[in-house]
Amino acid sequence: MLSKSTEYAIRALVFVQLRNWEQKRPGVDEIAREIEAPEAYTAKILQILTKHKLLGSAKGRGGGFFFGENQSSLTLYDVIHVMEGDACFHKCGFGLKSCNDNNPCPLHDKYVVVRDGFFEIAKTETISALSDSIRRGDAVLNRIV
Amino acid sequence: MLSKSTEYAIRALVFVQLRNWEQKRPGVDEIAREIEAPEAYTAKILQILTKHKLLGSAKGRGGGFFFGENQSSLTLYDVIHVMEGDACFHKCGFGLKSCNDNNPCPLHDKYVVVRDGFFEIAKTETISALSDSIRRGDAVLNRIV
DNA sequence: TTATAAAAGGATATTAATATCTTTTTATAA
DNA sequence: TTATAAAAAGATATTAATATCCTTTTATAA
Ligand code: FES
Ligand code: FES
Repeated sequence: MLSKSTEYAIRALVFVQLRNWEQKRPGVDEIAREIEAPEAYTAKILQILTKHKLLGSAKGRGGGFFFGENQSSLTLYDVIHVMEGDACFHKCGFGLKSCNDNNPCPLHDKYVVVRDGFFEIAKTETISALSDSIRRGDAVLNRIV
Repeated sequence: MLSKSTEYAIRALVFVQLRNWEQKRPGVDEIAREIEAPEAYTAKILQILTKHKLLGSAKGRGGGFFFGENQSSLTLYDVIHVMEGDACFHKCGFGLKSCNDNNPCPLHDKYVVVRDGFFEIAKTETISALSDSIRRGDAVLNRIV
């Protein structure tokens, strides 16, 4: 499971993308409201994302968050990596200090399939692809109730 | 990813099983040492497991931990359920308040495959099967280094 | 130039997970 | 019966994740 912070980050980025497509640059307040996350905490997460250049920001009047040229096809992996590191992609599912094909834990063979499956999703899914499925109406950004 | 507590629990149970097969009932100290977990914390985890009847225990001289009749084929699911609940099996991977096939988040279709894959492992793998693969020498309980 | 709007930064608070320590209960061996 | 070994229980400590609040910097509009 991803951490709450990572989930907030992903949803925030998706919302920024959706607004950017409407030529808008949402601010912290709007983003937090739309993704249903605490405002001050969302601000911290957006800070982390901009500090790591996953997202652009503009201070002052008319400011807000937006994607720049080279930020258009961020993968989930990029976001997870910045928010919580990539332990989830290489950790041993049984809790051993490392995962090793040649000296496996009893869960290794089966666990690796799942872990690699998630890695594949993370590496191929992009913020813009997720956003687009929402834009098209095929998926939702939040629950009505 | 499972919590550290859950990992300790699984490894502890596997070690108890291995020792039980040798007609021994290990105590907290031996278990903690073998699974490389803090002793007092391991004691707490064993308490949770015995309280929930996943494991038997005997107090006093010659006491220790062991599996009873109906505890022989514990699944990973049973352990995870007791240690951290089963959110990981039904939670939305995108962080929505619930996962819903008919009103999916943009990650749903792909995420559910991975999540269900893990559920399948958890429901089918048992402590005794894991232990047996160690007994046979096909897998290890811990890293030498 | 000044007031205002916005993000950035820093400090602090709260909660949950991990970890340790001490006392109590229970069983057994001497 | 007493000393000892062991788990159970309870209290406390530490660390990391989540969350809030206040101040500073920056940009823009009036
Ligand atoms: S060694 Fe445990 S998952 Fe690979
Ligand atoms: S709705 Fe998000 S994983 Fe199902």
